[in-house]
Amino acid sequence: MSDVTVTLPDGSELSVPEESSVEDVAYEIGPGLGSDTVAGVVDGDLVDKAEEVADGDRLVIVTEGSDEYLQVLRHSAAHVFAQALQRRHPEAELTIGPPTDEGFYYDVAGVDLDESDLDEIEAEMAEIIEADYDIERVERSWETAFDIYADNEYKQEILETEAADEETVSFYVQDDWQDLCRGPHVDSTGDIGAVKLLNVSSSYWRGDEENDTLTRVHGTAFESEDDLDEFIERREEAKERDHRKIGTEMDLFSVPDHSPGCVHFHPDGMAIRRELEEYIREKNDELGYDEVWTPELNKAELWKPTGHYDTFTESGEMFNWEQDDTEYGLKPMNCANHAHVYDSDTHSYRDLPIRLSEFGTCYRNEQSGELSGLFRVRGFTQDDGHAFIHPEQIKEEIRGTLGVVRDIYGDFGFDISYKLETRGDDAVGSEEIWANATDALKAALESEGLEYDIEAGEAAFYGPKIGIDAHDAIGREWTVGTVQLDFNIPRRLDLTYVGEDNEEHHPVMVHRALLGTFERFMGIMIEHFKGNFPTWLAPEQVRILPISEDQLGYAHRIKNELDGFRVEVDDRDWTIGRKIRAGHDDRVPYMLVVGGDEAEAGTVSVRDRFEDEADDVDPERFRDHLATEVESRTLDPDFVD
RNA sequence: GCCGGAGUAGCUCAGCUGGCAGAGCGAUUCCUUCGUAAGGAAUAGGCCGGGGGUUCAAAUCCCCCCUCCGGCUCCA
Repeated sequence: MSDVTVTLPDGSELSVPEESSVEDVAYEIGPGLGSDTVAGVVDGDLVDKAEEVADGDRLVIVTEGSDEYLQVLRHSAAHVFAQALQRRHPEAELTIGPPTDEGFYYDVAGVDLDESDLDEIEAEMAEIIEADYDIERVERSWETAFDIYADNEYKQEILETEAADEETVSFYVQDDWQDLCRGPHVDSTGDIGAVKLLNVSSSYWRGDEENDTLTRVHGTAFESEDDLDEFIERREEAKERDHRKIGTEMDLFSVPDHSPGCVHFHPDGMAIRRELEEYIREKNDELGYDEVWTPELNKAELWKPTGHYDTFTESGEMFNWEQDDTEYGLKPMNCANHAHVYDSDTHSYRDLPIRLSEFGTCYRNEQSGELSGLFRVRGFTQDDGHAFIHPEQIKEEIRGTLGVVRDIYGDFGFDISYKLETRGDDAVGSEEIWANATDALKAALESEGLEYDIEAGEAAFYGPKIGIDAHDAIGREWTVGTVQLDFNIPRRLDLTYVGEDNEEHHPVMVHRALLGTFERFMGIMIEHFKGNFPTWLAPEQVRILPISEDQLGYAHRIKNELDGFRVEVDDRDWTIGRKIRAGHDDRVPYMLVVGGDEAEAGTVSVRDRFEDEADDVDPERFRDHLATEVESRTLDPDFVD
């Protein structure tokens, strides 16, 4: 009998008899590992421990301590849900129920569920877990499986597609219930420590809107109740940070019913946006951009040669209409306008790079169901910019931009990661052009020593893209800035510069946005800071709290001394305790308490949002500190340390 | 756009088995002049998302539309 050889995570190789299972290999390594084995990862795929290994497989044994264990456990929790559901609603048809990053879901058909049904299903799940049924993998013939699902077209479709070539398929059986499933699963239902059903929503069969609508129940599972509690706390935390809630509380913006997807910035929200704009102007200056402004309203023909018109009208995303026998539209991107600014004059290779920036307001008709607060809108303003360069300048241009991007996200306290998005189905231009552009972006990333993930097929239609993901205070990732390289639009618009050879050449366009859009970035910041903006961004930087009416005059004198900062005097007829409470609720970084003592001594009492206090402070010293703190864009108020 | 849920005072929400539209916070006024996370009282504030219908009577029941929320699909 011949052997097969598998490679273990430490790089060592192990020869085992043919037809050995993952579990057999584990026993071969050691009896302890063997008995602890839950599943395996073969060449990156999670498989059942009964799966046979093949020659050359890279194998990882999954035990309770493995990262993959939670995934296995959640998959089993999905089964427990499905069993519980069918105990209560025997008519329910099962489709698929995979684990996800956050837990699991199961898509079901033939049953009406709403959130109020979840409690009883959860109780049924608890009983199944309590009963600690063994979970057994059973191989059945394809035909038997097909008969079992005589009344379930979805499972039949799975058998006819994914398992079409299989003689036998695996079922997982617990108690009197079974499900067609590849696994792997935990050994028994009792291994699932804690489960919770989260919500009921809907989905399409196989994610296609042409298909049947299914009911999707989301849930999660953990090894212990403590882990579940922690998860629920994190969810509560995310809810507390919701920018829509905080935006309303702080009166930063609104998206009224008459303007779906179009944000109204209120004075305090606009104060933040102005700071952001000034900040980005500084960065654009640093990068050598010249600011322009171009119109939102143009004839549709503007976007035809660039390819925007086709791309955006096909997806229904472009706002356009007939007016006086002419088709007009609102710009979905700024590139075409900037290209025309470039093209309004002739350029020598000596002039390049020519860099144009704009806080450009664009409109896209996002599907109504997609709209969400500041994150998904129809009208948005990009901190956009286009650099027109010649090919030798690509690497330096991209590197310079990435360097500034890194500075920017550091200033906000975000960690960032990079992804390289490559040619998609809607791409214009030749494969060769794309390959060159993609290689150039790779080279720039690599020369900066930056790690990146490749997202195949995700690029914009005109060129490959470096996407910048910001990681916020509670570990979520958001795509913010982008740097894209474009050889296509300059050709399509016949943009030129005169080279050293006195011939005309097409420039290369770098499209880039540093924050992405002000709307989305503001939303991300609100959630990241939980509304507690750094002093330089805070709409109200300092609030002066007079102890009694007698100090109102003094309070206003202090306010005048802080001219140039955003300062308010709380002149309400309230006790000092209540004013402090309100100051904290309103997330003001600094409160200056002024009573009789301070007025007499010419000082202030400083209290920051961390409840740190300093008495007998010289107002001038506070002002100087405030100026430094704002100037250096310090993240947390640090006058009192 | 699709599926499900929701829309009542500036905000958070109760009322919805049809019968005078409510509470807390906030706002205004008065009392209090107060020392580091909510002092007291009074008053104002509503097209019950919009339109149509059923009914003696609709916030409440029915239909259509709008908007939001959770998902799907899509994306900066």
